[in-house]
Amino acid sequence: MNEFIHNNRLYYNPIEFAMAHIGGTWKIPILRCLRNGAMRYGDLKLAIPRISHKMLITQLRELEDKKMLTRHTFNEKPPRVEYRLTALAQQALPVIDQLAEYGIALMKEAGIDS
Amino acid sequence: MNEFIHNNRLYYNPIEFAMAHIGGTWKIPILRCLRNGAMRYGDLKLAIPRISHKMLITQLRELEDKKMLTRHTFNEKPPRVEYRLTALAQQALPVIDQLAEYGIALMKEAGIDS
DNA sequence: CTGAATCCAGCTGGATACTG
DNA sequence: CAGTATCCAGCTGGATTCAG
Repeated sequence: MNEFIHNNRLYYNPIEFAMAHIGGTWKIPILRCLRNGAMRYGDLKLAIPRISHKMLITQLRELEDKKMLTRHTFNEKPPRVEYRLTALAQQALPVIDQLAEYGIALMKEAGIDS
Repeated sequence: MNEFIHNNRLYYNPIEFAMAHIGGTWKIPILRCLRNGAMRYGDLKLAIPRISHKMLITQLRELEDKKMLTRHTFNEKPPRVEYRLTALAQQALPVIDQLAEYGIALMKEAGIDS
């Protein structure tokens, strides 16, 4: 029973805490897009197929709140905003890569060509 | 755009496919319980705090459907059923362990004592 | 271009009751 | 002991509209 409460939410184990940071449909695609440097909202929107405007905005906010990325606004017209991974998020990349490897192994096992 | 369809569901990437196998609140706790050998329904129920009857049953079914565990029934009275990890599920254990490590690192960063 | 707010349909999971 | 079925409240996320 190593559960704990953080920011008014109950977690049953450390993995749940990790998944609050990188889980869900969209956080990993966003983090992977940013692995090679900063990107703007519009470019992320183009780079991630199927994501809706609302989900991209809300997921970016959540990642920012969790200190997974920083947000830099430029005082230009039209507005320009760039997002960049923090060190905390960079630590997640190897874990994400291992998850991807396992996913590919499962797909092979299921007879899906990747 | 490497999305694909499997069993009538759309996946955007291999990680989503992996998370269909080990994701959600309860699949990882179940898999970890079984890492040292077979267990019965009742013992799993006792070993996993907070899980409801319905969730344990449905998650066990899903894991069985995805070939993550095998189900052995004994013709006894009262009934006895044992669940055991498949090789496919055992391959997930290192990935799960790495996720747990990252979760603990995040907790430390957030000032939570584990 | 980037972001906030609202409405709403569909899924998730808890509580409960019932079965062999 | 193990499993099924039903009801229902709450959350998730898409579509849409408005704004600096």
